[in-house]
Amino acid sequence: MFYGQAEHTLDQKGRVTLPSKYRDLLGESFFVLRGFEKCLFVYTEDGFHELEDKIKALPIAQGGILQRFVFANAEKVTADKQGRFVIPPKLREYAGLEKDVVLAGISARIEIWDASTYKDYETNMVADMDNLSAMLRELGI
Amino acid sequence: MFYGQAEHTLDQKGRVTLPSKYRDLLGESFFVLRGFEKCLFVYTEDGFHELEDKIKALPIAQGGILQRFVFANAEKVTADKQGRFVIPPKLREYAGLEKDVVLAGISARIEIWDASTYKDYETNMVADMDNLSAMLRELGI
DNA sequence: TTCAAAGTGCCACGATTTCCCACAAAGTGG
DNA sequence: CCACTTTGTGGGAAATCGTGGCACTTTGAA
Repeated sequence: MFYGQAEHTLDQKGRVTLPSKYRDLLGESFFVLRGFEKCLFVYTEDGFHELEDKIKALPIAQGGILQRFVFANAEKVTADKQGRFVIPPKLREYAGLEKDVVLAGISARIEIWDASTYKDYETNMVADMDNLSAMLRELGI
Repeated sequence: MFYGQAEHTLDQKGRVTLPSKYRDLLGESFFVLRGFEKCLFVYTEDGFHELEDKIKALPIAQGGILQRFVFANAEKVTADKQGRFVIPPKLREYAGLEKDVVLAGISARIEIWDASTYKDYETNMVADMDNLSAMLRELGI
């Protein structure tokens, strides 16, 4: 599974290098899709298909819009020998990726954030720290 | 489980030595993550995966931010032959680790504190002793 | 058919990380 | 009290990683 974070850069052609620790898990091809916040999700092929099954299992009323959100904005990509891949322009734009990006491992997926967007998000997270700690303590951590 | 504390030093490369008494329990690889206070948590692989399962079981609404907090700030590390490991720079920064650090065993986890931060914390703890005694008495200890 | 523009793959450099060896201090047993 | 083992610290060499840049292929338009 994916954990930890790394800060990398987009080159002029819109490519990012995957942190080396993620490469084996991801394999050759994997999926990039629109995240719920202003970020992108990266799933392994298997992970993506699990997601697909879950969404398909939803009643159409809820599932319809979600299906469009997820599938219409998902792209299958392939990394080159150096572990780089192109972020599809539409997705890059959606997440507002400029040059510096943060790659964060969140268990089953990797998230890609623009560095400045992520920083803002983190600031909010810290402000919400009391809440978080409380939740975690409830879990007995 | 982990008990007691030790004071060690970070070298220039950001490594710490594990107290020898913890090594067998931790095994080769283990997890370092952001603590609630200004410190880091160290979990065994098993301990961490238990934590992971609990967090994933939460409804997504709560889980989103919490997942990022925990997983994006967790790193899997491996000790070298001498029983040392590198503290990931981001985490080191977060906990304000300079040179002298305190490693404290807290049952299921180990906490890593900067020595001076820990000293302050301890001072407060002593100041709060009355409260502590009250709590203990209630527990019948 | 030719040229420009875009996409893709590969090489090479610099920086960092990882691995390993060596010493010093502390602890242990005879 | 001495010798030996274990533990903690420092530093150097080797390998790896991330990035910029170059070159080749593909596409589409003139």
